[in-house]
Amino acid sequence: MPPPPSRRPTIRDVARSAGVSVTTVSHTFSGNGKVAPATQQRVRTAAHDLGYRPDVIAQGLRSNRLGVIALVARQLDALRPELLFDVDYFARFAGAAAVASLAEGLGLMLVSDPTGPRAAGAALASDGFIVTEPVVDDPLVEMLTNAGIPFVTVGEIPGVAPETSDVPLVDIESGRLTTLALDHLWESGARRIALVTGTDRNEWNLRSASVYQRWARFRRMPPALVHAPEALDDEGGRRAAITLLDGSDAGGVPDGIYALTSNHALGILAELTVRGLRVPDDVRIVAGSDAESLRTSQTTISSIDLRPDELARRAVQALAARLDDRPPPDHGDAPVGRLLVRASSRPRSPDQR
Amino acid sequence: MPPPPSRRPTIRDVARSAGVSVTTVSHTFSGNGKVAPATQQRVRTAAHDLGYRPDVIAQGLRSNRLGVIALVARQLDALRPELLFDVDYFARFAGAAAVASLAEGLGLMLVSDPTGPRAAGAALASDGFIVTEPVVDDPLVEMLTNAGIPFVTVGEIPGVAPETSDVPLVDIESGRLTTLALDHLWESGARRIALVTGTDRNEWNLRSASVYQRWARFRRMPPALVHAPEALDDEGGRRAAITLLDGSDAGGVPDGIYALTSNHALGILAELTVRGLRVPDDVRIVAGSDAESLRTSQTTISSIDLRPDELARRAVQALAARLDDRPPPDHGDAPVGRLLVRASSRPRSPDQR
DNA sequence: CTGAAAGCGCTAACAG
DNA sequence: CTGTTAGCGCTTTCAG
Repeated sequence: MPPPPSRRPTIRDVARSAGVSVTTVSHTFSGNGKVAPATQQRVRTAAHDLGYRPDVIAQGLRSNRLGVIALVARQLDALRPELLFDVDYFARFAGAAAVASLAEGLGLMLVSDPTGPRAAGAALASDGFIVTEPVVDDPLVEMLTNAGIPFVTVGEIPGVAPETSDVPLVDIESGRLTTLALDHLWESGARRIALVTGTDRNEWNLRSASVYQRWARFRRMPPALVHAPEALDDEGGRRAAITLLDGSDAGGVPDGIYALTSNHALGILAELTVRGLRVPDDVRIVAGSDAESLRTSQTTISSIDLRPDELARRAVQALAARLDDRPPPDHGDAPVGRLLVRASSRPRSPDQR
Repeated sequence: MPPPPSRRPTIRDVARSAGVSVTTVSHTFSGNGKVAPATQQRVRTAAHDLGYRPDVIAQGLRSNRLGVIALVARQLDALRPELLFDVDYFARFAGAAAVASLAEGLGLMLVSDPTGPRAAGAALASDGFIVTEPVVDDPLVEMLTNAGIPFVTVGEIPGVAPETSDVPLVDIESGRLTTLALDHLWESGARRIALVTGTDRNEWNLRSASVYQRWARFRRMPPALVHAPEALDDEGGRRAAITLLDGSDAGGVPDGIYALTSNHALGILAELTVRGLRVPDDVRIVAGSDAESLRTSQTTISSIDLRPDELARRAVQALAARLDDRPPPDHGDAPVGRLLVRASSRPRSPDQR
């Protein structure tokens, strides 16, 4: 048996080897036309013997679809890629998205900023995009809309009512989760609850803040609201804590803090500890995003687990459906995110800590 | 101005609009042939006006290259993608790889298991692969080798001498780093140092174990070696600790533990704490992989920072070079991984802890 | 049921 | 310097 030519076998090689036309080969693989079972068998054997695999690129050229979707990782800063904040959220989301994509027969591309000038061609070749946490006037959203590229968002596009837009949306439930966290803090005994958000203008930050304001009014509690850049990590949390503790503008030191970013929560805990404040006895803390580090910190920190894995799965499925012009999957309205109570907000439980 | 046809403009549209041939357009964009500057300008303007962007797929068809490389995330288990272990390592590696890829004009695809039967076509369409931590008789390595697909590994292929193979390798320096960790434990006062590895049969686990054996012999220290599955996370660490503390086979309880997986280290710390052993006074701990959670645990844990960001960058560059038939980049032999000393192995320092 | 042939958008000889 | 043209591997009418 002569060594096959080094180039990979094409559909023609298979056709020749099976004594049929390329059409027949194409049809047996795509299941499109009608091919006699016997012929199919011959084709498959020939293909197998030759080690033939349809060329995805050529298919893509015909169909204008590559079978790849892109996940935009906002946190990826080209200058300091080692400083991914909210590592857990990102990793879990990306991991689950990759697996879910595979299940849909799609590849998952990781992309930082496709709007930038250096946007690699490949980045744009994707069939669709998953945009997590779009921000106000998001240039990426604008670009995708203009280019007519299908995309789904995780979290609403701020300022765009979901009913208005036909962009599929995976709901992160900022409203419900904020209330959940605040109610929990209240029940665990806090009466002056402060909110620490990030500075990105996405739904998570914005809606949490507005729900918090309303909630505070309802509870007749003077609101204490601090913003710290996500990228500052625990240092941002430390600063927020300092602001809250020193600037006693809201009439007194808070005895409960809801910090949206996990690393902010860690920084807050650190600052409180330094000042000799006890958690949860003096101040209760809840983080708005779960992370491994919250499970293992000196005092373990309660958090909202956004369930990035589930969000990712839904996003992929919604996008895949949109790409195939299928109706969007119905995930029912079972809530996704949940509260994880840990030591930082547990009323009193002698066995803990 | 009539609305442009809804299909995206092709190179021919540009050619027509600029009054030149398609070749000229192609050349001005690829910079391949020679085109008069004036013509170039006309072409560019026309292209810009039409909103033309070269079609990556068509380019790929011609060149047999898509401009996409794949990162195989071994930890992605389709059944439980939310259980990524070593989240930090993965996230940092993937993030840095995505950014580095972009800098090389490549997209980065996340892929779980391309050898499986369900392997989506797109997963295989990548121009090359980055395989982290290949294992003994790795089916993926075999598959890529057979298919003639270029790849680089991060960490040696166990059982294959790097000189023998022409697969580009990014060295994780397991040997040096193991010695570094063990020497550090020794210097911080430990005299019975145990090693806890994972169970994957990759270079990191295997080489660390063998270097440890040699090191123990050299120090005339009875070796105590325990293996725990990576996927068990902190529970694996807890079990390893139990084994080490109860099964006093090696003559006595260890006073120093080097645990390769960060979550194992956390579990070990937890178990030691439960038993009333003080860290670092009674037992010193070093983790073989850094993570945010080690920085914020009850007692902060020293670790080997593998510098996943740097490893990823090198892997991408090596692969990109290989794809272009360029010589592999020379990263010199400056060491990459480093030791981060934290409370869990700090001799005595009243300000810490 | 099967085959011939026309492209998908682009590049690269090869001629002018 | 610029244009003509022949494909890359595949799908898809449209005829047999």
